[in-house]
Amino acid sequence: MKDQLRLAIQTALKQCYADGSLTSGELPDEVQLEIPKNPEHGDFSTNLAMTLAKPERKAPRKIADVLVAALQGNPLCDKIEIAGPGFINFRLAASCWYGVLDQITAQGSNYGRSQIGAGTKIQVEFVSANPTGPLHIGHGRGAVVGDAVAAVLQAAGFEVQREYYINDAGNQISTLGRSILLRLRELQGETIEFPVDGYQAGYIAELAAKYRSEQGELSGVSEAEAIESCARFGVAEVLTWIEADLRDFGIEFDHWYSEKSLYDRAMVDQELNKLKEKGLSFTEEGALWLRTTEFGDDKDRVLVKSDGSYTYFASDVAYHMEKFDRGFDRVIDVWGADHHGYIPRMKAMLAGLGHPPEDLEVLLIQMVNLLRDGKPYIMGKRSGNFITLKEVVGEVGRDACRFFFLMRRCDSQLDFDLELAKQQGSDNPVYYVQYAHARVCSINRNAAEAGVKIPQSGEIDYSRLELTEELALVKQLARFPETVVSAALSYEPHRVIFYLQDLAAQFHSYYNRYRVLVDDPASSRARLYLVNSVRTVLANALHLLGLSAPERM
RNA sequence: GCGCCAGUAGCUCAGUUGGAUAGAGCAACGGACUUCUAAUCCGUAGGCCGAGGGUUCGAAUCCUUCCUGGCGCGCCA
Repeated sequence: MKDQLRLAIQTALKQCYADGSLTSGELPDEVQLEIPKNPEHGDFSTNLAMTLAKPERKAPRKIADVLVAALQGNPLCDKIEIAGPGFINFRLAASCWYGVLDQITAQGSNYGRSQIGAGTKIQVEFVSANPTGPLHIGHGRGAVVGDAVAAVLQAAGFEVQREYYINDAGNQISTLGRSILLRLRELQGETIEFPVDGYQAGYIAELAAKYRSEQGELSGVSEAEAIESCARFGVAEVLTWIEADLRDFGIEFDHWYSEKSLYDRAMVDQELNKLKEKGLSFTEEGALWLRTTEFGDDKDRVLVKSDGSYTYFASDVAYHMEKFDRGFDRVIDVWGADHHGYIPRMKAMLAGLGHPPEDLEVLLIQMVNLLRDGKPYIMGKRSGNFITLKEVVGEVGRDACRFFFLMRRCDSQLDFDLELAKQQGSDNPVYYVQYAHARVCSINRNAAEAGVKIPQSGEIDYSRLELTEELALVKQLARFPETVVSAALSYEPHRVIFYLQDLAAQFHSYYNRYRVLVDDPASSRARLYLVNSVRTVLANALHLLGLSAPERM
């Protein structure tokens, strides 16, 4: 709808240049069209005349006059007005709007999808928690946001891959191995002293017990081999936990990428050599450095330490270089906000390799403050006194949990109140939206009982939808596709949540004020058609975010 | 000290990427179930958009200087 109008305006503008009524020849890249806050200002509004004021060297309202004259008689528009400092306000013909209902009916679960991103390959890498323990609640937010960003991008036509990067190399893995080994020795009757830097949590003992029953006792191997063996076992085991917890949360990855495999395939050295050849790295004090300061970082960063071992940054660099080798046009990383200091060095690395900085987008996920009844729920890291994702999802439910994580922009901190999320009452916005869907389904059941079928396109007399509330609902439905596009282009899935709440509110209000199934069959059919379009869009938006659309509640 | 994020109604947050009179949900108060599900609706009240300065036709939004809160600033991961 918006695009059609935009096209009409562009045509009119060109026509004005052709017949000389406007002279600058300026063609803006995009005609800005917005939906005015005040409905008296029409369905759409453009500031085009104001932006042309400078190049045309005329008063905005004069330019608007010319444009409006050129647009006169356009079948899309019911009324065109010039207002304020030079806005052009459009009121579209009601008949245009009702076509949206036919579109929704025809497209069904595809309504809202578009092809804006067609031909662009994007990878979204998210969660990527160390496989040294179960996912906790903090990982949950990144998981849902990453998943939803990937989903809206897909809906906008981008080719998307979801990837989990497994940090299965480095110190934290040997710590895991050592911790399991010590618990194992304990099980074998030895008295051990558990180091403070070991993993204390209870699941380590679980892993040790499982190791013992599956692999038997450890004997006749060196300490290093024993740690290695325990580490491998632990990583594999923990990864199955993580994968299962994520699946229960509705999240599946296309690809699990092992850090260790980078080393096994000598990819790290290979990619570091490329950097060396390009003169981006240098050796100093026995270490290999990446010259990130040339591209905006505060200081240069070490890739290979003076003892010959690699930094975490080295494998990260290799990993990201390899992502682009795999043919992705754009790469999105979802990180915890505490890692924000890494952005400049990663972008610097890409800049050094000739990538524009926008090719890597890092979404920072701010902290989750877990509350219970309004009081902070403190979690200790080392002590193992943390709430796992699995526990939270089990307690509050998958839909409520996902909804809460998506309710806010990801770069603002989130208060997550367990009691609030669990409540099945009016305080809980997820049920508010789902209830709207269930209500339409309920109407359908009543209609079926009365022998009224849900109408198809062509069986409707649109003149029966004459209420302002009905036209407003249709307009809201028409906004869904552009909402998805804007959520995708800005990587902000919360926009879809707000859209859902708005649509549900409009529907509930309409439902309370008017009956859908009335005595007059033509009116019943028309209204049934309308509310089922609402149902389709509610379901599409809910499913897009990985939420269920229940038929009864 | 430097950097990143945030600061909007009593609370939690939106704000269409610079547009017209700044919005919603909770909480408060007053109403609506003989009628398709009251997990709902209708109404009232609530504001120096952290503060100052700047940019322009126009600023919650962009620039700048402060203030407050959170998080970072390793040859750790």
